[in-house]
Amino acid sequence: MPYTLTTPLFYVNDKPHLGSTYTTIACDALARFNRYQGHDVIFITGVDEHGQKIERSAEAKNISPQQHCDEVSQVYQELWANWSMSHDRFVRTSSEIHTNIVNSFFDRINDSGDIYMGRQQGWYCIGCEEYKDVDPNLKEHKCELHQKVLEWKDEENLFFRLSRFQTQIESLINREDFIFPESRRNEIKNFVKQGLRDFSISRVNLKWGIPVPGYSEHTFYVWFDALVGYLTALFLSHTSTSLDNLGKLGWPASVHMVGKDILRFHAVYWPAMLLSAGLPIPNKLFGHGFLTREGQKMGKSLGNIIDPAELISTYGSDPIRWYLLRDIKFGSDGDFQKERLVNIVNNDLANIIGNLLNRTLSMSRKWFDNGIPLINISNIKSHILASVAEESIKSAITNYSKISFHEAAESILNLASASNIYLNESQPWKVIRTDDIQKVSEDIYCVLESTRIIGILLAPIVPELSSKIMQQLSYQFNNSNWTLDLNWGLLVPGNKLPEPQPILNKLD
RNA sequence: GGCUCGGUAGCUCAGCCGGUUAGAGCGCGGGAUUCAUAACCCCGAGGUCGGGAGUUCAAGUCUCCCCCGAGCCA
Repeated sequence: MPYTLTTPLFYVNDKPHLGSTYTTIACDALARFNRYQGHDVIFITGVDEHGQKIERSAEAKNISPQQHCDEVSQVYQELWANWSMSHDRFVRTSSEIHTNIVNSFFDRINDSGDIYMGRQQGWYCIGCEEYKDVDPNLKEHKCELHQKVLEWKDEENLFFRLSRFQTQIESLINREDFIFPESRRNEIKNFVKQGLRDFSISRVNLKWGIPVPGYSEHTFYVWFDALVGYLTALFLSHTSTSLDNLGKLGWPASVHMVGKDILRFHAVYWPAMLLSAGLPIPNKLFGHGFLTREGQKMGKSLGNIIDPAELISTYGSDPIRWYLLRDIKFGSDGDFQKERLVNIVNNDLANIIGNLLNRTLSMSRKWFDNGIPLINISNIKSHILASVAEESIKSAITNYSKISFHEAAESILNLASASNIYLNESQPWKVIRTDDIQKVSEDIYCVLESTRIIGILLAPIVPELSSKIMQQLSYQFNNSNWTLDLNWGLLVPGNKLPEPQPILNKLD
């Protein structure tokens, strides 16, 4: 049974921002963790490319919508590569296969009798791609979020009979294991309690969309086709396009990771659509928080947007990954602070972990013929650090499973800290002068072992740093499943060690 | 307006069903040490736990009111 994990399909209206990068970093860490746990992971990301907003963006640039999408999609793919994202699929909703899947999906819900023609009128925000309730006393209506004047629309739309799924959706969102974090569940409950209304799934007079079969003037509403993109992703690199095969291809998703702003689409609309289509519902939804910058909301109008491309060239991928996942509780909002980023990265990665590796390698090489001390493995099985390591492993794995990266990071840091303390207390640099070589050998070996464990546990969050640690320890990390690597005492006594290099230069 | 969630050391936050001198990390100050990326290790600073009232032998921890911030209400 594959573990299917998705990021949202990002809207290519504009180039990627830090928010989409944040989501994808988290998914990447989760994907890596699950692979190491031995699961068959399908990590899906991609882009959402239809809708009026994109049509207008392209118009403004005087290029075709397709060309606009091609360009921005390209930027996404390059950026994800630079961030070491390990996605298995990158789906584009302007692709031909997606059109096919959307059509078959539509056929299914149409066959279920959940589609009807209706009339929709109201004030529409192109930014949100949504109709808004407005205060009838006002003359001009603006979208609170986008601060744009709403447009009056009065058109014939196809509707999806969402109201029919009231009971089913209610019981779904009442489940304790569906919406995470729990704090967001209430919001959704509240929303559903007010009664679900049918919603329109088509637009007229919008060219940049997938044509609705049988309704020549209509194209699919962008949210409708975007959600189906998760299914399309599973058909990439397969010849079949029959929805009947979804079960074999990795559906339902284990986790949809989304920003808290679009949780509702995923918790209510999407499950109802799937129910209607007779397809299984995803197992879990995780709505993470937003990032602010130095206490302020990030936005174009404030001019304080952080460009992820710039960020990576200044600090590198692993430092940012570490900072975001280690310092901000995933699920809560967090504040991006440059000074804190520098402090956290230097302290955790360079000082505590990097220096631990460095000092231990140096001692080991100096006193043990440029290699790992020659010890008898059976003698170090009950070393104090072995039990500390065991605790850290247990805790890190539990927390990774809970999608609690900051706690997983803390567990790892604990082992590093304990190892540093152990060195300071046992003072091998003094003992070595007293001839108790065996004690020093075993201590150094065990600290090296701890460092190896740290490097492995770090791999989901900071993959590059992790492999640097492995290299310096001359350890071949079994990337397909880390269960075996996490046993105590796997470094080979007597193996040569390369000259230590800082795994991370400090930031400033 | 209705509802939800927050307001705890300079900063970011832990504090479960109420119970000894309110905790952690970072930053800061001091000390110790030399294996190490001026790193590691140890110690400290004394925050009326947003404000007020109440319940209780006892309240960041429960109740009510108020102030501030964030969010949801298609």
